[in-house]
Amino acid sequence: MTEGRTLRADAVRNRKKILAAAREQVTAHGPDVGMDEIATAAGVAVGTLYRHFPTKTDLVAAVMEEFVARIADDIEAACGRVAAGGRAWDELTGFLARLIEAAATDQAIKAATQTLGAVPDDKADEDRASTALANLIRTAQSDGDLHPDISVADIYLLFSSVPTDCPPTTRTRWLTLVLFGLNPHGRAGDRTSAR
Amino acid sequence: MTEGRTLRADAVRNRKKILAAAREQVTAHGPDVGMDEIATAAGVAVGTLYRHFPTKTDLVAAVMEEFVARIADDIEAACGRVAAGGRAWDELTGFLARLIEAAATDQAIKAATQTLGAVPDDKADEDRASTALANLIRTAQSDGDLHPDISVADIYLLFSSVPTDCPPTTRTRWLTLVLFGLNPHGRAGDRTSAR
DNA sequence: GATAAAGTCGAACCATGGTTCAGCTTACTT
DNA sequence: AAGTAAGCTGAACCATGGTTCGACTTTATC
Repeated sequence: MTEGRTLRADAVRNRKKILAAAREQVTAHGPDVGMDEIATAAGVAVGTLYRHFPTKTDLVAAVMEEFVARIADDIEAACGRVAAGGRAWDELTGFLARLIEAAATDQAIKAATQTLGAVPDDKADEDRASTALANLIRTAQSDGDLHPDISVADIYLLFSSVPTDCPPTTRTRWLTLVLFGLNPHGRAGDRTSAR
Repeated sequence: MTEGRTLRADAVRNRKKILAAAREQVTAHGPDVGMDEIATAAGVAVGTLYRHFPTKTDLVAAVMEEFVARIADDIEAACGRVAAGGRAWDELTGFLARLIEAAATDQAIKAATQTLGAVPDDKADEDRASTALANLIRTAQSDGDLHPDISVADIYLLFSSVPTDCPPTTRTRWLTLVLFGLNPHGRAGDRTSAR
């Protein structure tokens, strides 16, 4: 269905190299890296990038999809642990903590979190993430650990603006503050050290 | 002290026009407007901008200072109303609601909120804002309306990432979610309609 | 191994946007 | 009123970064 035409042997090889380099570069320097830098890192000329991806936006989008997929995998794993008897609230906070920590290191993840709520091309993986998150939310709510009217959109809304360019303690503090608003037990939900 | 040299009559006039145009343009299109656009709006050539401000960054910084000053005025006014018998929590939430609403319309305010926590040149006005906010916080805490360990830095942290490119209802929802985490009464603090 | 199609190369193109500066105009001085 | 320095002008400069395209090379086919 999404079969273009049979690619030549070196073409497939280059495509892989390009995607790998793009992933690496975007991770390190964010989606604003130059095409030249990606090309150099891939050991390929710029023109080759444009043979595989019509525009820079498309290339970056392809990389982003991978990261959204990774996020989706993470939530689904958390869901699995809940099904195996884990506490939903703990898995939820654990996931969010991992997400915020990843966003700090990884410029691409940062950009990806900002894209989650809005205009994505990666319907499939985002849907996976959303349904798994919805599942987690529902369970946490019936456990009485999460305010009953919190929705998936709410989580996306809060985490679309994770602070990244700051010391780790600041990020931890931010998570603490946000979790206060989600947990009906009030301060009870706090397991991170303040300030 | 900060006296350069006596400016010529038309120079002062142009300086005002430039600052006015810059304010207007930055408000409308954010700090990324071109120098040309500011110049045109001021009825002046680009070169004139550079006679008054050595670099674009300096010009934008000058405009930002005005906005920080405006924010500082707002909090100080709120402080005044508290001194006159107003409830600190109400004034605090009122201020935050105004801030978030302004940030939505005003690209400059949006940028200003993101600058509040970090690397500012406008020590004076930021200090005014900080002390007034600290005052408000202290009062709200002794009223029992605000969690006791919330600091000025916490408020800056939360509001450094106000969502702006979204419908008004989303902004309202965001404020609601954040306030949940600040108010020890839990849902009691909610006076905004959900979703 | 010869031929054509597919792929690659990279210098050149183009658009954007901050910054400069040589020549002209204007406001103050005497 | 003349002189001079301060101020203004805007075309040109430069750096950045995405995109194109004609010449060249490689893969696959016969």
